[in-house]
Amino acid sequence: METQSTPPHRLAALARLRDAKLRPTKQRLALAKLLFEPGDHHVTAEILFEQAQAAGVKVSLATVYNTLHQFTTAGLLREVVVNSACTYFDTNITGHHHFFFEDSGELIDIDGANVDIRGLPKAPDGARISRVDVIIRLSGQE
Amino acid sequence: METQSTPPHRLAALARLRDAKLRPTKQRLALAKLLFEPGDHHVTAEILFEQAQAAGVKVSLATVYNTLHQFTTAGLLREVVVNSACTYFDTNITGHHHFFFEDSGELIDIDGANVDIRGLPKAPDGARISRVDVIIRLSGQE
DNA sequence: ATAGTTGCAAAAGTTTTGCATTGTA
DNA sequence: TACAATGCAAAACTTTTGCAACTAT
Repeated sequence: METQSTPPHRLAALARLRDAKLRPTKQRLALAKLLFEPGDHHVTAEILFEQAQAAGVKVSLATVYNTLHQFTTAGLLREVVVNSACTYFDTNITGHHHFFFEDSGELIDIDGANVDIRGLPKAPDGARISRVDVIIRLSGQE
Repeated sequence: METQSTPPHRLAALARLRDAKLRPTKQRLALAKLLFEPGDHHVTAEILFEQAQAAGVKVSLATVYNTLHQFTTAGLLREVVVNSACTYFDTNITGHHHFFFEDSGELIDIDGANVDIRGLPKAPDGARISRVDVIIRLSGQE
């Protein structure tokens, strides 16, 4: 019953689903492969849906949304809010931050290990910090 | 033609509109008063719309949206993205950060002057930093 | 066999748009 | 008077939901 110490980054799609206690259905497996095999990256539901179609996977957009949220709830993905127009999901679930290119919508990870934030007030009484997000917004290159 | 050194926080609604070169129409003035007279706070389009109605101002939701964006473009407001469900606008346009209560949707400002972030990589070549946002997400108090 | 999933279409929610009307300068 | 802004409703989008059909265990 012990989880091996294999870092989650290297677990195959099937093993990840098993670990998350999610039934390895055809669609979940296919989406998990698209999400986790290429290494860390960011997707929107729309993008993942297109990738699935391009890969010949039969899946509906609604199922992509549902699956992304199931994966997020299971801790396999992280939601990144940078843009009210659409939701990004990040396959990198370690503590880290983001560059966000406002022009293209592209996201780039910033390793959280080297970032040190000082001078923040403590959380208001009774509240617990669930996450600290740093987003560096980048705009056009002139 | 010189702008006085009055901090923008204290300019009356009418003066703000004049400064921003926005015609002081009835609706803009009314919304500007609701936005800028109470001091720093955060609104959504929906909330501002309700406040306007409560104040007896005749304005449509579409105009509230349009006006919020005009004010933002003019630099009178700042958009705060914390939540893909809806867009917040902040009347505090100085550099600062936010606590975000995930449960209630409430935002609280964190003065940016005392916050020091170290260890961030420099912006990718050719990109310019338009803003650094720090969002501290707070969840339920147990 | 059965309980959990999927697909689809339709609903829900926020935000934007188009155009006739109105109001400011 | 001219031109910009408004109001409204409808459109556009993203995201969620409900339920019959399906599928992994």
